[in-house]
Amino acid sequence: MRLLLAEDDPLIARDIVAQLSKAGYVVTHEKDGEAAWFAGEHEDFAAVILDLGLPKLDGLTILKRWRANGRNIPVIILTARGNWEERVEGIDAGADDYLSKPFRMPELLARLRAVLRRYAGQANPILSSGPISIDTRQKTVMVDDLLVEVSPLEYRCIAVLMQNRDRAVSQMELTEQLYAQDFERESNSVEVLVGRLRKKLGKDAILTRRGFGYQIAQDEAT
Amino acid sequence: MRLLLAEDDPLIARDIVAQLSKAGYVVTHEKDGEAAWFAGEHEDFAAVILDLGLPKLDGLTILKRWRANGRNIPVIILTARGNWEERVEGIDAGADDYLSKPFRMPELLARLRAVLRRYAGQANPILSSGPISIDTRQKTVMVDDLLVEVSPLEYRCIAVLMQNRDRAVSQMELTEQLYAQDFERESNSVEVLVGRLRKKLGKDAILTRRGFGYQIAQDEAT
DNA sequence: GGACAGATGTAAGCTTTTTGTCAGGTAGGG
DNA sequence: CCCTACCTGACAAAAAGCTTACATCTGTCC
Repeated sequence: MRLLLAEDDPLIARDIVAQLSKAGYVVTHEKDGEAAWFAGEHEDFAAVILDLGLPKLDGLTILKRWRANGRNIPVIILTARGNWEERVEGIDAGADDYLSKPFRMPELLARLRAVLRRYAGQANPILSSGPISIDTRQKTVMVDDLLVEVSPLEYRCIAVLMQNRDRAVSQMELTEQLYAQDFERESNSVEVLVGRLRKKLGKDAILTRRGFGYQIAQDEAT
Repeated sequence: MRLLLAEDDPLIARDIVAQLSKAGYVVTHEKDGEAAWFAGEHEDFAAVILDLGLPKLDGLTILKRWRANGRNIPVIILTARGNWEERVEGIDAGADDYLSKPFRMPELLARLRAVLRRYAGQANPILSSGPISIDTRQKTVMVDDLLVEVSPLEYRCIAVLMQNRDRAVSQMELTEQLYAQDFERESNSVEVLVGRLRKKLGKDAILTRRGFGYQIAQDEAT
């Protein structure tokens, strides 16, 4: 299986290449953005591991260009630790998964496998809980098998709740996930956001656990 | 929190033990591979700090054996400086993190905390005593396997009692735990709080030991 | 350019829940 | 029996969350 690694830090790159090779992948390593973009555009890889901070051409730009050209190859982006904005932008730009540096190699391998499996169609990219389900590849939301139009921010909100569907997510946490990390929120934007979502998804789609946070509706096996 | 340190160099070991103890961990120190393996296999530690260059039994072998036996306790390995191969092998063998010698103590502590935190996420987060159990991840309370709704303050109160289920917790102590900062209490808010909890959890859920404090109900092995 | 539509942030007023306080009442231990 | 520690119910204050209206900002279309 051929993989493309776009990473300028030689130490990190060496480590990743070593691990991936050991795991049986054939890795092409590019050190700058232009080369990486060109390789991805003209060669055929099973997946790409893309550092966002590349010289010559930014990782995000590369990703957007590929997507614009219809290349929907699985991409895992590497971001600096705690850089929420980048992460959000990356996912928006069409990344399939992300990893914050520093990360552990087993985690990269696991995510790689997951992304490849998902892409191969063996596992679906659909998360569901109760009547709600989301397609993380198409970024669509369904309620009772009916497509519902949601805005980008709304989608991310549902996705966060979905990924934590077994517990309540506090407003603070949601804020961190949805906005840049240092966003000082002295307003009630999350409440408004949830209100708007409820209007679209149904009154009971998101339940409030006062003082704890919000939680997506569960299957009612009551 | 019990830790296992497997390290043959007496100087380094002394240093690490001193620091870890200072940080509040209880450290068991083993000087050779066989002893370390045996301890990890038969005792219960929260995490292991494992030097790879051990006499009698190599660190990597120990780690692989543990993993083969399904012991997925968090392990931080210590490797010689710049020894990439060892590092890679270690991660492959199932280590959770690594440190290259020489390292600084704060870094070890930080990684230890990180590993423990990560591990806590997957460990069973349920505490129980008598008919009451709480899920520390979902922040839910069950009585006889029935979900009971509690407020945030009530939840924290149960959690404190639960974490000290083997003894009585005084009103003063509870106040300090629940109101963190300004615990100047001239009212009976704790009594009221406990009263409200009893109403929800059952009359006998919390027992009063007059003059000593409150204690969560135990299994009745009368 | 300018009108328009969609997405999102802010503000204010309102509802509901949680928590603190108080004023008695109860009961265990000496 | 009596003191003190603890319990209870009622009420009020405070906090959390909901809803509606409106302001901004962006991009699109003519």
